[in-house]
Amino acid sequence: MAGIDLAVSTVIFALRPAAEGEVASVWIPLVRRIAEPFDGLWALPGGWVTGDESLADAASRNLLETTALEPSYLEQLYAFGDVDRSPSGRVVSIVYWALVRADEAARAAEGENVRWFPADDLPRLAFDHNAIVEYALWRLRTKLEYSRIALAFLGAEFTLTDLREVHEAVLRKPLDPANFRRQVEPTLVPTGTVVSGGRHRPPRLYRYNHSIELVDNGPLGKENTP
Amino acid sequence: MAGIDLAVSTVIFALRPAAEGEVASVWIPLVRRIAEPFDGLWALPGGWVTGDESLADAASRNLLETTALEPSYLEQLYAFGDVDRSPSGRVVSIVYWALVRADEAARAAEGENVRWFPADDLPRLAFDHNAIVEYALWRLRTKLEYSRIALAFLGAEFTLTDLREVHEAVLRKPLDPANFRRQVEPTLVPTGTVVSGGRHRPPRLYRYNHSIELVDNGPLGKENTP
DNA sequence: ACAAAAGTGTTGGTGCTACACCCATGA
DNA sequence: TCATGGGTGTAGCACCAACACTTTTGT
Repeated sequence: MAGIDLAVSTVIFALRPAAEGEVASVWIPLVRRIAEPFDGLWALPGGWVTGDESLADAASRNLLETTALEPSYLEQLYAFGDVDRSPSGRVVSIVYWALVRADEAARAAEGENVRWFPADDLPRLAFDHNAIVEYALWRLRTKLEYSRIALAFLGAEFTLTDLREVHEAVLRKPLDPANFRRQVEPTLVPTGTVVSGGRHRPPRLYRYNHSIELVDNGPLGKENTP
Repeated sequence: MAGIDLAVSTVIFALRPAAEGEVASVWIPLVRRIAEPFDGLWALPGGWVTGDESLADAASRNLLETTALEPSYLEQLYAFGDVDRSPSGRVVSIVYWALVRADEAARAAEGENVRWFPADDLPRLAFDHNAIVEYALWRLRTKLEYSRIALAFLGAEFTLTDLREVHEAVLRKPLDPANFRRQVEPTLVPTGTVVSGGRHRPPRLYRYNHSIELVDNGPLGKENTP
């Protein structure tokens, strides 16, 4: 109505599997800007919203175009609309956050234009993107504790240790395996099979239990997306 | 960028003081549409975002213009952007929710164009506004339980009964005065004075304790507004 | 004195944390 | 048989709901 450009951006979270004796941690892909403003700086993947797609659709499309990623979870984060957040003109950005599985993350071809960074240690980003990532990280960590989004990092079947390591990576602290089991086990269904091969007792495999709703997300449903 | 109109709307909550022997309840002001689409239906107050104001500023300004209200609390709710949510063209709405004190609410002159409705029993509204109000109500009720937004309904000084009645009105259920006191009293500071005049023991007056942060709102601060 | 609301005490239950302990497997 | 992680048991503590009880005022 008043010459305001509408953009979408997405903070994409994936887990880097743990570098030899270390613990896994949260990484995000960024794209290098190849034009002013902030030419050369790294920024969140995103683009403009077209007239014939919903906001979530626009986020998905931009994600696929810029990073080739298809997330297993996508949720709106916040609408950023300060007047001076872009030096080149007024831009309102609807920002989403997304989770991708480790195998999917590998598809995001690293290159001159796309690179993964540890979410906790970023360089100076374009626009207000540093603050946006911080906020998204806070939401991820907060939501992990009262919902089951951790499963979006994993495949269809997983062990309790897999799931616990996701939590430990996101929260950056070790968790008691015994207590962790008691917290999450009631929300999962065992597949009946176990994983042999380790040099210890084979763990059971579990699966997502669709019939249990752990989060009350209100009238808009599971992903707060109307 | 693509001919998308950007609007802001606000769900404004106030408490109606309790109609003779009843309990207080949550009401919201709506404005009657005087043009297509949805001509004649009630809708959330709002308007277009101009180029020189932030989203929160736009929300405040539209609120003041359409209802003459100045809220004591304002927080972004969600960005609604489905393609077909307006029959007249593509509109993306950044929706805020607000709390106003009872005395302030009285300033919203009722008239042919502005009227208050009980939030739990609305007529059919324009656009997707029924769903939006439901979502805002859910956020209000959810946030009431882990934050101190209830204070935004009250003045600078209040009794514990005042505060409890706010909670009871929003949650629509009676609360145990003894347990309620223990929950909230540690977060308040007594003024030292009491209110006499009632036909019973005079209650103490309390005040907001600014030094206690009860909600962890993440990097964006208290109102999630960057 | 009595009604009514303010304010305090107490008790039983629930859930979580920390840690001890047993189990099943590969080497 | 030993090391390793999987899995179970349990004691202690914090928190919370329910409700009995005391306090302080106005009439």
